[in-house]
Amino acid sequence: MAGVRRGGRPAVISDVARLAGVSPQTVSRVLNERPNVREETRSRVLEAIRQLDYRPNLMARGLVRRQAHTIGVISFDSVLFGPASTLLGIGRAARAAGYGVTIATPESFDRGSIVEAMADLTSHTVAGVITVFASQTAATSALHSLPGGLPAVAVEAAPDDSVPTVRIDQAEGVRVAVEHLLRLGHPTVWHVSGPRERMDAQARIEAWRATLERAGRPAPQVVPGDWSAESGYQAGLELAERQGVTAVFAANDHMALGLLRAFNERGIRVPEDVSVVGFDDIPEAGYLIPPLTTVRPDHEEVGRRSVETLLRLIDGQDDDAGESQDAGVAVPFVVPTLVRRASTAPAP
Amino acid sequence: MAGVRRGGRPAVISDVARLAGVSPQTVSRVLNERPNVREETRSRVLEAIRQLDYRPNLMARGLVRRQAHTIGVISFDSVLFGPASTLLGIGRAARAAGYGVTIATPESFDRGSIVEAMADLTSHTVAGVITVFASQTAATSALHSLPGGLPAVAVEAAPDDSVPTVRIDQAEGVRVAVEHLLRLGHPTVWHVSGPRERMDAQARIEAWRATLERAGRPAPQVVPGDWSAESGYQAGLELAERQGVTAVFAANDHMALGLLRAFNERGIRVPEDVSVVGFDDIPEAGYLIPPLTTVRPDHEEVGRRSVETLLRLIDGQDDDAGESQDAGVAVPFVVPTLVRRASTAPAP
DNA sequence: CAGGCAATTGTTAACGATGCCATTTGCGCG
DNA sequence: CGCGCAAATGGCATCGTTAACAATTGCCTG
Repeated sequence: MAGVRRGGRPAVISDVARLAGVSPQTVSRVLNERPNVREETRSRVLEAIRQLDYRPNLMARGLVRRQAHTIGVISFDSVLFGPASTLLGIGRAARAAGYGVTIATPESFDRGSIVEAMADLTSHTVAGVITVFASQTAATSALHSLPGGLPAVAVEAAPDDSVPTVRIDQAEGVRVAVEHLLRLGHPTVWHVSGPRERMDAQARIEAWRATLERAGRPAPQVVPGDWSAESGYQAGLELAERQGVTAVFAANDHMALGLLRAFNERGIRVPEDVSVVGFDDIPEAGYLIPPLTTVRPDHEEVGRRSVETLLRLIDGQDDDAGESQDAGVAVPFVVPTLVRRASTAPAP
Repeated sequence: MAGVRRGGRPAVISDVARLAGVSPQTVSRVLNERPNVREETRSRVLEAIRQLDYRPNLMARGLVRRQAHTIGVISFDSVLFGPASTLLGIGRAARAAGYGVTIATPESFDRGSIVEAMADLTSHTVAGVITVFASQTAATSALHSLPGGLPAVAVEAAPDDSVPTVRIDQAEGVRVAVEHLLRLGHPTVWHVSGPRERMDAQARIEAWRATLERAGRPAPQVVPGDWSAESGYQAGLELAERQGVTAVFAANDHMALGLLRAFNERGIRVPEDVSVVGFDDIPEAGYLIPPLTTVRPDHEEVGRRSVETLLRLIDGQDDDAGESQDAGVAVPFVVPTLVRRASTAPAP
């Protein structure tokens, strides 16, 4: 099956043409499924392609068509469940549309390394860029250092309205979580937040506060975390000292996990003494002690939609080059749902 | 800062040449840091590059140099901690070496989708391929469908010795885990395994059995899992029924987490009644109930080394085209360490 | 001061594919 | 039977860059 090659070098279009007894142009037509090729010719060409194990050189094609076959993704925290899932969604959707995906993971959030990562992507190798879960400043840096005219989509974080954005409906997710707790009779709900410079963390803080206010409840002070179980643990130790804490909403499941551990250590029972809700529905959530009630956003869907949006931008650009970039591009929200498990119970 | 462009199109090398008053070739020399360019000329060119915000077109460069500037990665389970960390390591190392990374995530393990993912990568767009944590059959499919001569490195799973492989030293990691338990006085150690078709899972099973045999202990039957917390939970319920289970080694932390939950549910205390050891040292491991003793492999290091190995192959290929692919390429092992926490204690 | 050599720069022809236009072929119809 | 038109195919230029080679410059040496 290896394919016959001339002199070890991979076959090129003219090899195929020679073997099939046609011109390179005709082979090209077959490759691109263009009309006006006799059926018999087509099959002869296809046979030659098979025999030589020929694969079109995408760099050559991209060069003449002046268009890349790849989507660039700038991703932070790609080891975490949320971003990793989104990346997966992006990868699948892109592949389905015939695009490759190249990923740049800046070393850190500082402007320099982001701009650098960006520059790598933009050397005419990508047709567009998606930034995933950046911080406010990171997103700004990244998107502003884009060469003009390169289509871009932001996941969860755009510096302003200049770039189409796909986001989880944080407000809705947080609302159902907090209201679930209030309905169980808890007088108020504490919040362990993600890092403040991250836009999704910020959005969750605001939604939590807004929901409490709407219900006429006092909003306690935010307990700051950084997404990690460690920070959730520290927050838990802090909350354990406080009086009257009966319900806590953590901005992600990892921190909720740390909370559970801290409460356990201090002899505080969950959910009898304190109810805990997380966010993300990591695959382990149902197997914590106790199983964690949490908000489930469809991260993969976010990835799919961001690709969809980006491709629309790219196509639109081809069609009418003069048109403004965000014209007619919807800003999709992905709505999360509440998953009820054993970590929440009526107020004591 | 935007850079002056002619007619909205990005600048090309001849634009730079014109502005700097030199030939494109000289610009090329500056770009590639070749010698024999007068200092004054160089700075004039650099200034023109800056003014035009010029970025070399990597597709054109790749075409003429007959070489891609990208590494392809075939990755499974990229949402899991281990593979995601390895991916991160690959991404960073590749970028440091001036390569981009494109990722293909096959929909499933079946031959078709793997070959398809492979084909996408290999259209002359990648300089080499790394497969990450594939199953035996998956790795075989993938690597055999590679066009001949394309350098490849396997992480953790190679069908045979035809491809250089970077792997975690499973045997060593498992040995320290199991011996730790035996030294605590446990008569034997049970094992909850990963999916059998995965080579790392298989390696851990074998190492576990070998360590027990070396110590003259009976090896109980393997309790099969699939990496997930769910499967660990099921395994835990099963083990809870059994008599005389005092120590369990889970093939990863997620399953260990499920075990902890199952034991907790059945009133079995960890570590008083049963000791549990995991594998991976996920960031949450220290915050489970109880904190999990586990084996810590440096997944990022695996990624780094696989890039290193691949680049050596790529360079070697350029130098002496005729040479056999794996000649002189070491097969690196990354050695894990044991992290002792509260989930292990002397036998009851 | 001619000859020679190194340093610097320019010219031409690729790389592999497709766009555009020209050419050939086949066939229906007046 | 020849004209005309559509279908099928081929030729040539081109995308942006670099390799290979050629040409120029400047300076040192015998």
